[in-house]
Amino acid sequence: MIGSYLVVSEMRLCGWVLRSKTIGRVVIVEVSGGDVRPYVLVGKQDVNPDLYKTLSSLPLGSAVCFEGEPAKEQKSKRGTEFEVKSIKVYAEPVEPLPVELVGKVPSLLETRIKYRWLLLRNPVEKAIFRVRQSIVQAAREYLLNNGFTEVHTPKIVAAGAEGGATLFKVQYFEREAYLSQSPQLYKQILVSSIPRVFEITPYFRAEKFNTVRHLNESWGIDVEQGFIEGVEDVMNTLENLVAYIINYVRDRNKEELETLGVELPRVSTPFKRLKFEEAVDILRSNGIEVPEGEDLSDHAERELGKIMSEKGHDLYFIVGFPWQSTGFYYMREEDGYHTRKFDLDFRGLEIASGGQREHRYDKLVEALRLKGLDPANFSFYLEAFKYGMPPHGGFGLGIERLMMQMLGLSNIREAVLFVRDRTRLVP
RNA sequence: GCCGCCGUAGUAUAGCCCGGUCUAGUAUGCGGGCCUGUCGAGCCCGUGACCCGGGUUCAAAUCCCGGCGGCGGCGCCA
Repeated sequence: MIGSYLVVSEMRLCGWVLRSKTIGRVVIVEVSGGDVRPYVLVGKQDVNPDLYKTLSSLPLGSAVCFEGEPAKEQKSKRGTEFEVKSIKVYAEPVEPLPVELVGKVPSLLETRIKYRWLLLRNPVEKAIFRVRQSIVQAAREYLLNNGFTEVHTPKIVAAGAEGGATLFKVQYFEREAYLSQSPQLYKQILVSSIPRVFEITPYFRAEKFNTVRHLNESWGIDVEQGFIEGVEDVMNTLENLVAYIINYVRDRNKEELETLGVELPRVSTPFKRLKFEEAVDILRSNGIEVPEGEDLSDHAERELGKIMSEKGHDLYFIVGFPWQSTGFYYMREEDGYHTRKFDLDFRGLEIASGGQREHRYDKLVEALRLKGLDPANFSFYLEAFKYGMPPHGGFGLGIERLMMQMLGLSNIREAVLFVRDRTRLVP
């Protein structure tokens, strides 16, 4: 229930019949409308026979609008009651609904995904996507307030960040092109003219995964900032952004969180910084095997998450990844072994990764060669580093993964309206 | 790509191991009846299902093979 609605004396409200119950000569109808909680309409045969008749003959799923005002007596535990002055039925279902929307009968994730557009009438599903909306709004608000410019970069590209194995191919007239798996190279190029940019963007990844935390089309908040003193500047932006988002949702989506049964703690910065070697040591001392020089496995990340949570760190950075496990574009430390790449983990799940980039032209060409890549294939990218590229860095923050951890979703598919995974292309 | 598990009314499930009273049970939905405020209300009646193809057998939802579909784990990564 939105408080402001109660101030207005009369209004027209619309939605779909979610639940209906007749008890003798009283009919109670719940309408899924603009709020998380439904509107509750009550018809009493002895008081208003016409309204009683209309309400009691409404099939579940009917699209209706009604005029009225909030009832003085609020008896329902599930929504806001209204005194109905008039009601109009705009559409009735052609056949009974394929899924039960109230939650009496559980439905499999597969069914939930198939009928997501319909299930959004259910308060729980509605709440998930209202939180998603808030996350995007909070991110945009925070970044705009901190001098970042929102940009849009192409999603049809000639090459990916690191080769073509994980890219979707598309036919681009007589040439072959790909769907962008990351806006990173474009963000970096832009930093040669606009010091701070961000983009809220899809990522397309052609990996044939079938796990609870991968999608083939996902969305991210991608940030790049120039004229940095070091990687800490980038990490500051990320941690403040994440804290802002979580606190924003915590303050503004109380009803959604309550509906989802989620309690979000207030988040404060700075987040813990954990050196990659420290993470490895912690894991090994807890009996978890970690191969030398490689990135952490999912299993290792989850175990680390448990250990860190026990120490009071739900959110923590892992910093200083070995160069052999990272992309060519990360700046290397003097020792040539470590890089300025970091991950941000939230309860054992990587929700963002980024770092300081190599902005020196010669070093970048050298890095490409060392990684066995042909600089000629990156000429459009390299050119941007010739004319005064400032020291810079950035990150990509996965929206669905952030949602998973914030809301305790067990499958990333719950966080997207229309799922694109290994097997789903429709709806 | 590799490994494991699963496919029963619209939805969610029982039954499958040990083949036969399974004429396939239950909940919810849907149709009908009762009840003057339910909160997943309740009570009564009705309705509707064994993924597809082959095999074994006197007999297959149940056992075997293939296909299709789904779920999960691993590698990759946000």
